[in-house]
Amino acid sequence: MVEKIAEKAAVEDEVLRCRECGSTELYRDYERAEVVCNRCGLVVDEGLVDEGPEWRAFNTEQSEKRSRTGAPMTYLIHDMGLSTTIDWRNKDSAGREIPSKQRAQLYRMRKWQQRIRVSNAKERNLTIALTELNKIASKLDLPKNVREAAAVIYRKAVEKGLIRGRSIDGVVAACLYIACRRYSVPRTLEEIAEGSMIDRKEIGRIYRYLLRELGINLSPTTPLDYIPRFCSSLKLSRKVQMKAMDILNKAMNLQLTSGRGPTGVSAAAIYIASVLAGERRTQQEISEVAGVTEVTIRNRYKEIAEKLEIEVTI
DNA sequence: AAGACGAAAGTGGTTGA
DNA sequence: TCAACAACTTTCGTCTT
Repeated sequence: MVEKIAEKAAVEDEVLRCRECGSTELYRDYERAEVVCNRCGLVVDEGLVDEGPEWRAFNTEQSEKRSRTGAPMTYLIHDMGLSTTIDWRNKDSAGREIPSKQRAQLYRMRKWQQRIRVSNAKERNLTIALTELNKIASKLDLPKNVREAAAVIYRKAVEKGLIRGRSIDGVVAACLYIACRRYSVPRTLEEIAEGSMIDRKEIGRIYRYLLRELGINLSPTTPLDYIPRFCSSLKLSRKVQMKAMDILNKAMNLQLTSGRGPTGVSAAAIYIASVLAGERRTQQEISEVAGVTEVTIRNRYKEIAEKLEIEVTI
């Protein structure tokens, strides 16, 4: 117990800092094996193999294996999973009874810990928010890296006092939306709204607000981002997926996609690809997973097929 | 009967005066 | 703040397989 606290302090002593702005708000991106600064976006470290102390982990496997700090740190628990709990049993680490004169002290320590752990409004807010975040993320099947990123964004919003006057759930939904975009696994505002039971407009409003206040820049969604998810929902083969992407790339080069809704364009490309590959899905099936109407798919696919001179015979 | 088609009218969001 | 506008949806009758 005591060693664990000392250990934690030691780790905090050696916190990694961003070379550029000195910020300690660094985010570990396990998928890309990078450590990214949250304030300025600089990639602090990437793909390092055997350099540095072992608590710096650059992929999930390493982070689970590293031994000095126990459980991996995560932004998804309000105290980042780094807390030490004082056990309720009156035994020491070797299992011996603790003498009664020390019990009173132990009791006071426990009490304090309970108070400190969820002490102020900020912590309480985070606790509620992160619970909600995980709930929504599960509903939407979002990978862990996206959840972590959303949690980081939420924390920053709390730091800057951006929550006041807005619902926690709304801000959480917006954070998830941003994180999805950042990781190119976009969900539409519609889908986020559905999973979070928050009005779409509300999420959109908070989303724009957060982007402005936190100075986040996102590249616009491309129809390409939706292809993998739609294809897998439709149980289409890798071949069809590649073909759809190919069609989309050509369509984008011909400016056929600008100004169009990305989901509609994506759906159309998949429709064409599925027909060409002999793994046809009906317009209705595709319209369901893509969240657009058959009419839109028709309009888009006619345009694309004509301009790319693709014969789509059904 | 299911799927595709396209016309026409309606809706919500963006833009520019 | 309001009107114009383009994208998209809804609805529906018709054609094709």
